[in-house]
Amino acid sequence: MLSRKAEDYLEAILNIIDEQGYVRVKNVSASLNVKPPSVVEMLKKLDKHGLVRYEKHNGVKLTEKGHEIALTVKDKHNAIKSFLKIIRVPDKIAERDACIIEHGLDPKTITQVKALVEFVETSPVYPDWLKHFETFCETGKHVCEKKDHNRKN
Amino acid sequence: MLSRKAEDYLEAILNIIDEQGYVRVKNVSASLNVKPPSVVEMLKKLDKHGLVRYEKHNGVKLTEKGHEIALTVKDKHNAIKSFLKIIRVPDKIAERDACIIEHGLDPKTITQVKALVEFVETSPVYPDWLKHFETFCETGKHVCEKKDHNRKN
DNA sequence: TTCAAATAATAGGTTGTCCTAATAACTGGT
DNA sequence: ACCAGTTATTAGGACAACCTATTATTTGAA
Repeated sequence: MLSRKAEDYLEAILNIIDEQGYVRVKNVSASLNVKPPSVVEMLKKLDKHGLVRYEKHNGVKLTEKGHEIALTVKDKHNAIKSFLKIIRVPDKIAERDACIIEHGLDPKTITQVKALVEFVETSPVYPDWLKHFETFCETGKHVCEKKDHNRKN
Repeated sequence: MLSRKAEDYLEAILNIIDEQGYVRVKNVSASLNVKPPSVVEMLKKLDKHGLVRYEKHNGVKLTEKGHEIALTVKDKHNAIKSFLKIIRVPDKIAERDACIIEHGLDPKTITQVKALVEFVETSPVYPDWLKHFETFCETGKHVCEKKDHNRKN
């Protein structure tokens, strides 16, 4: 099995490739807040596991397998971040915490978080319950004890 | 700062105390799926940090500070687990994944997750949107594109 | 084309958490 | 009061991920 750290590196590599087309050790280093030697060490390990193709001084590429894993992790990341934003976690915090959460969860959990996100995002109108949730966050009170005038979802 | 592992141990100790009134090394060992020597090692460390009072062969107690931390972690755990169950993650998985998520998150995130849980749990009726979410999980379709007959929340 | 600055790689160490094997301390039933 | 079985502790190591200091390589500007 792959460690969370290894997943972090793969995800970072994918993001860097998407941004600038190639990867340098220092980019990964900056992106993950570790020193270059740590990056080199991990690249060797990932290479050994067939997840990247690493040649000294010459660049890093994701293998098919590595790319797939990186995508999976990124996908989880996005799902979690979306969810956090739905429940009004501020953007910056959502980004950071998604990184923390994204590893190791059961696929079923991810599925359900994603379902909730999709449920909200594909809703034909802005869901009442979210408005109500916002009010609840501010006032601690439910909008409606009984009555419900302006429903849409 | 306290490591996630240290938090895990504190939480486990708290739970064991709550269950049986005292703690033995083997209980912690079983609870966290580690071998006894690992437990002893961590107990020494926690003692050094003033989070437990540990006397060889004689038992472990949480200090005030340790107790407080353990409660905080447990509280997060419960919040996350409740949330996961709301979005219909099966119980066992929710329990396991809550352990994974509970460390390191921003307090704001925890606050919001808890707010959502409370929002649902204190709702005067079983929320429509949750019914709709369940339907959505099963069918991929929103209950209502426009109409909404049986609203309650 | 050369060399200084930038970047990458290696060597060697630290820390945290876990392990197995061996030893010690407790405890209850005779 | 003893000792066999259970539980706890110590000793000693493994391993992953990180670090600093050092060395090597690459590259762009003079």
